[in-house]
Amino acid sequence: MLLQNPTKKTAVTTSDKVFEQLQHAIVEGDMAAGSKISEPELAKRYEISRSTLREALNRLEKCHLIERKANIGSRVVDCTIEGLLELYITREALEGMACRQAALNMTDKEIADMQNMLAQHAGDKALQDGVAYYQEEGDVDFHYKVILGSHNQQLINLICGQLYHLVRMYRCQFGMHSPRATRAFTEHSNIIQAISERDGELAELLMRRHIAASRKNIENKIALQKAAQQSEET
Amino acid sequence: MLLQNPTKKTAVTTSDKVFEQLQHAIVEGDMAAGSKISEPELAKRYEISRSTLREALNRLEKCHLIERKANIGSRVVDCTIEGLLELYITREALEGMACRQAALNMTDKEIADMQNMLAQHAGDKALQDGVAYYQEEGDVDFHYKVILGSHNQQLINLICGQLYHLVRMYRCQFGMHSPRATRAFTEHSNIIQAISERDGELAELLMRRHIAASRKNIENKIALQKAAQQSEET
DNA sequence: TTTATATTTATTGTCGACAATTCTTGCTAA
DNA sequence: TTAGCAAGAATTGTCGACAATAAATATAAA
Repeated sequence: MLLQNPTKKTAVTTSDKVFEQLQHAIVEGDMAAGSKISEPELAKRYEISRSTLREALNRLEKCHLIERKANIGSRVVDCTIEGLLELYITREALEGMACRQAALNMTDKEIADMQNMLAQHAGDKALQDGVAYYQEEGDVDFHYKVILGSHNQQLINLICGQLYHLVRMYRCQFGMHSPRATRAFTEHSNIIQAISERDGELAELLMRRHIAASRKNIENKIALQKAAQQSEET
Repeated sequence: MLLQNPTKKTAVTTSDKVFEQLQHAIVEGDMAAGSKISEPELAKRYEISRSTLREALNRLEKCHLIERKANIGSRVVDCTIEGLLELYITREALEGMACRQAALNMTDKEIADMQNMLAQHAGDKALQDGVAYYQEEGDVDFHYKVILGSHNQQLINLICGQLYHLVRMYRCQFGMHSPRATRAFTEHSNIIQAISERDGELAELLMRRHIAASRKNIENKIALQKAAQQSEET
């Protein structure tokens, strides 16, 4: 998985390493969503002191992967449908704006790089059509490039440093390696087109629709699952 | 100042209290922006151990008031013009979306409350025209009510829990107790109108323009300051 | 049996000390 | 004089132990 936060250096301190391990464990569901976290137990398991564990927990809290209450303790964040939809609405706002700023602020070279990337994806796509690869890495790469292209540190930190951990968590736990590959590819193309024409307004609009489409796709999926469950129960 | 984060309980633990004190110190400039933080010194000054100080520092980092580098230390965040503009762009995206959601999700009672609040502000405004009061508390109250009205926990946490500390810091340090009172009041009225008509699209548009107007107001102010400085130097 | 209270247990918050790393100072050599 | 290196000082990271708070259990009263 190459989809690491591009703004972050490699871990140096031990609490950094533990943070990364815990992050993976939570995102991939090895630590159950909503479960309570026992500091003594975790510290023992990772063979570190409670202090450095708490340091790691603080970072997890920063990207909203756990929640802490004073004198009570930490819990892994819950994965609710409402939370997922809220997350996508937030993404729509932030990434939409990031896309507008990208259209204004990206260098010509950055734009060319992104166009090349898309062309390469097109080739891959022709080979093995609509498979996981594109949606998994390609999609993330595309969105990262746009976000970084905004050249707005505030937006970059919020989206890459915080929001995307949650996004990955939901994707893993709800098992949505989205089958929108083909349509998403076209949408990506149109967005890049708008950016290369320096049309911030259109770029934002397209990005927002792109994310809103994902959200609606999820809503439909959920509705179908519910219907299936209900017919199963009867 | 009643403009506390409405989602947060009163501090119980000592690191909570120190966090609040440091927060005020940073926001109001008692700790200089960009200055280095010495853990031993601060711990001594507040008469606490380094552990609980570090706990407080972690919370400050969470709302982006300080920045930490591994093995090097913490610095109070810098107050640059670019940072301020970036912040307002982010606000535009997030509060715009929050406003749209508020139009969809606020209860009739919440809307009525907000209308009453505005009517009261109108009275205050008639008495002491355009003074600090309205812009200081009234403005913050209004924005908070809209954000909470979104009923979107993700948005609420991001804006109230993180962004607004920085906003207050910039307002203090750059001394902008904005003189846009009258215009802002009208804009607020229009936004509430759109919300009460459940017109999410218009509500978002108006909120974005409202914040963008603030940003442009700041840009002008800065440009004037620069011009004044230059003519002074000659 | 159920509710309320008291006691015990476990967990989190706080502390001071040591280890690892970075910064500073002073020295040596070109 | 300046550049680079080495020893020392200071700062941050990590550790284990104790104190304060919350949860669990047992006991007593209604």
